[in-house]
Amino acid sequence: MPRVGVEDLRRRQLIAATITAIHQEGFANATISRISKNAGMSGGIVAHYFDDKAGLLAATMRSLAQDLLRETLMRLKAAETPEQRIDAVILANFSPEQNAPETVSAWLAFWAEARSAPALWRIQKINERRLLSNLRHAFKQLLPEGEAVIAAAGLAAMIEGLWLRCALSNGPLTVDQARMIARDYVGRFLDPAFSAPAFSTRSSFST
Amino acid sequence: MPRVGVEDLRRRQLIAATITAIHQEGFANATISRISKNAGMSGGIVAHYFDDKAGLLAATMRSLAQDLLRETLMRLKAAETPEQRIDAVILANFSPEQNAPETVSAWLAFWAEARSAPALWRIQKINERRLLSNLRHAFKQLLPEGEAVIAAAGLAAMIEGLWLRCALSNGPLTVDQARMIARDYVGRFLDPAFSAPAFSTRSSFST
DNA sequence: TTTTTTTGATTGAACGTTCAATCAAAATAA
DNA sequence: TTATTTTGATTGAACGTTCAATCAAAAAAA
Repeated sequence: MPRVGVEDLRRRQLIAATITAIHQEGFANATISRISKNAGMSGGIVAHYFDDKAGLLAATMRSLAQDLLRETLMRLKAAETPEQRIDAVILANFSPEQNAPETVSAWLAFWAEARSAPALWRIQKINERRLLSNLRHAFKQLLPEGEAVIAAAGLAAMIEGLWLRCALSNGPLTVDQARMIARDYVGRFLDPAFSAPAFSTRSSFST
Repeated sequence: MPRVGVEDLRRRQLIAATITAIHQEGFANATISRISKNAGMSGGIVAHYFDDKAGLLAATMRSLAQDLLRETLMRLKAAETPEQRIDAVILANFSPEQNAPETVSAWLAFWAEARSAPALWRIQKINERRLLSNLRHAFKQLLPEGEAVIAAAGLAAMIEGLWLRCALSNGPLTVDQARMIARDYVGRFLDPAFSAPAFSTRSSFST
């Protein structure tokens, strides 16, 4: 009989090693040999647990998506108002784990790869729809339909753009500032008397 | 002597073939053999014009950046007010050429690759600073410093996010809608009495 | 023992690079 | 003009490397 619990452990270890390899050497250089070395195992192990390299890569992307989903659901459960649910989505996307350099590198690599890899493309689309659907549902309880759809699409895009910018800028834009800009955007829809920026921390921006 | 003007032509052809190859087969499968076949040339030609593959890839990313810069400057020249300059940046980023599927695939691939390729990283940073600087300069003529910085960072992120979403969604979000959402965001900063959405086309959104 | 897990060597394909050879256009000379 | 020389453009194949996949055997657990 197989050792209990080993299978899931090995899978997680290999997925983590894949993310590390992508971050360190780039997607093209994330070879089976390097990944398995990162995980402290032999190269043949990948075939045993994931059939082939494509299987490992797909599993890695699915794991990234599940982590984001888990973080989102955790915060959504604690939210009681639509405003809090919107904020929950923002906070989940800017959580420390989602903004770790390795996570960002891996996400970016999979986005790029998904354009020409149908198996990865499907995972990407599911993720995208979930984010948009969460936001739309919350905004519709606070705004007229037409405006809610715009706010949801705008915030979804802004979250992704800010998140990307944090990753690609390496300094100029911090996660804290990104979160603030996203909340500012929401405030401009929800707060009827929104004019001056409502966040005192804005002075921390560099000019 | 060989035919004059061939050098620039060949370089452009190879760069175009590289973008096509990345879009069709993914960055990892964009081999010299496939690229040169796309261009209708032999594999050895890459070394003659770009030294090596890395040189061709860097030149391709630089070419993408120059195309975007050209489109932006063209529209900025025609703009007379800060509002028009902000709109010029928006329109340049959502121009047909910038939203061609091949262009988007290539940009995404280079963003991902830049994380572990210093030569590409530098190109990316230059581009990013230019977009942000254009927006900041315009917003500062219309808003208090603190708000201008937020608006510029927010719009830059939103443009990138919307642009990415148009490309990755393949349907749900059109370029026209994206442009409208970006303009709506700007309106919420500049128009003091902004409350209801100011765009009648919002009904074209699918729910 | 039997079954599962893990290794590490092997294999064939594909890769980037290099280079001698060929070719076509341009420059020069007659 | 015509013939010759010069020069860069282009090819296609060879080379060494690296990869993913495979598999027989060893190790570990039941």
